[in-house]
Amino acid sequence: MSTQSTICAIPVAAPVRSSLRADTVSCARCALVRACGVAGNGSVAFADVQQLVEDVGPFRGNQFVFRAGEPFRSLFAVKSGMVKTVQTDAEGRAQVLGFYLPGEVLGLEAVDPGVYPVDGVALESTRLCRLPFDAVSHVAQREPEVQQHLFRLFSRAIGQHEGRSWDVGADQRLAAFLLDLSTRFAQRGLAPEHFRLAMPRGDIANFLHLAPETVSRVLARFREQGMVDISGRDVHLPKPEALRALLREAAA
Amino acid sequence: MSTQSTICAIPVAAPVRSSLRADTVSCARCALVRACGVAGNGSVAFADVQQLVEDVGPFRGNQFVFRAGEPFRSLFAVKSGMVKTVQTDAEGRAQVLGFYLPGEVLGLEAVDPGVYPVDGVALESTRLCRLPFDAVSHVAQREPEVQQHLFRLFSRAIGQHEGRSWDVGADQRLAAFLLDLSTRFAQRGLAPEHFRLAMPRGDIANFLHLAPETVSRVLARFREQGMVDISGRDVHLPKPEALRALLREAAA
DNA sequence: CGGCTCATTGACGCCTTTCAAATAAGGTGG
DNA sequence: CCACCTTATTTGAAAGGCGTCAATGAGCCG
Repeated sequence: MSTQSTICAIPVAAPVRSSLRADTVSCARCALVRACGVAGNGSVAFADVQQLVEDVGPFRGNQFVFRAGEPFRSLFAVKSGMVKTVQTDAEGRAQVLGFYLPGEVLGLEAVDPGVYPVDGVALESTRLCRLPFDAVSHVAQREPEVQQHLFRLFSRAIGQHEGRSWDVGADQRLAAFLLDLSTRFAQRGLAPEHFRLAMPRGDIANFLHLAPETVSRVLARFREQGMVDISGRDVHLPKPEALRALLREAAA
Repeated sequence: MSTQSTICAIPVAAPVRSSLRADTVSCARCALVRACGVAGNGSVAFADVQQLVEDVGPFRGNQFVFRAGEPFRSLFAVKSGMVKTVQTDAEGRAQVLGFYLPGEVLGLEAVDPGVYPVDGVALESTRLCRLPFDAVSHVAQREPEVQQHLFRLFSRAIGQHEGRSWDVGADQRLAAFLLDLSTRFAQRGLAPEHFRLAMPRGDIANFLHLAPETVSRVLARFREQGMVDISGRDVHLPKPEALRALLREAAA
């Protein structure tokens, strides 16, 4: 809420932002602060975190940030671009588990098993910050504020998964998906009503447990009803309230 | 792996167990150790945790352990019985998000928002340990081992949610559900092939995004095929391999 | 400009839900 | 201990939503 400046190259919530160039600035503190939604700008607790992060990338689309089965070493904070996590079973079936926008942290599910249980795949040209977990934990040991941020980061991820656990129809799933993206873009200071889908329809469909054809059809209907304006991967939400109203209706 | 004794009244993995009575023993250390699957039996890191926990219950079936909207203060470790978490939207629709067996910890999703986003409801007579989160965090600040346990506890919860995110047919969902329960019971030293469902069919159906009728039908078919032996809420899995084979088949 | 991947649109089929009713189980009070 | 009531579970039949298959069209890169 306080400083509007762009810390560590990740857009932060701010009504008005100017240019952002900070490729030389680490993003760990920003990632933790932003990801946890805490205004820790003035504290010195994150100074140590900034020391141990490393910029990685840019990754191109479809390039792996990490692969399932690799030993877990680091969390990753998205600086720009977008990343998806995908789980693949023994029969080769794939399940998209999440999309990660700038300012969001991925890899949390790897802490317990000690190996990444999913693939991390860049959806477009993407830059990230690598956060060695051992080192971050060590800092958290000294800095209560950092520890709390991490706890909240984990907790939030659980809450997000649970929020997606509702059994609703295709329309409501798409509406919720678009509104969720809109909200998350807004939290990073980006326009909530106009954004770009970095992922193909198939990924959206897989993520939402729908067929790609169904996604197309529902989006087409949304467009006919004037609820959304989508051409290709560019999305415009003229009336978010209409989508929100959909979510209040009965399930399929 | 080491001690087979029942720590803090929560059954722990052991080939053979004798009587268990430990209502006077706190379960925090056990909960953390067991929940994280780490053999920290010999360490002294959890000594402080044991000091600050409080036994609560027994709760009767359908009694609330905590309610959605209440300010978050504590995590809860199940000592005996079973608990479900349920999210309810503005229209009164409910979604069962999880079942918690003895030795498992609930409430993690409440850390970030600061309020419980779900109801915690006992499914049968249930005793728990209350773990004040502030105090636990404080101990984690001093004890790296405790901090790591907590991180893994959070991480595991994320992984469990992601493991349930597969889009499969009703048969496979039920099979996975039964096998999951079986595994989790086994991890607590209980018989993996014979257990009791503390929740009504409706809760199972809701949790799995199915209609109660579908659950009945699928279980009836499983019984006809000799894959499971269910009478009422008592379950016997004579051939877990048959269920596992089902999961390898193509999705619906 | 050619070949490719991705997105869209239509028709059909199947799995699951919904609606309806019977049966069983559990709990309470007499 | 039994009768009764309430809730839970099971079973049947029909409707509907979504997936699958197939084909067209649009966008993109070489």
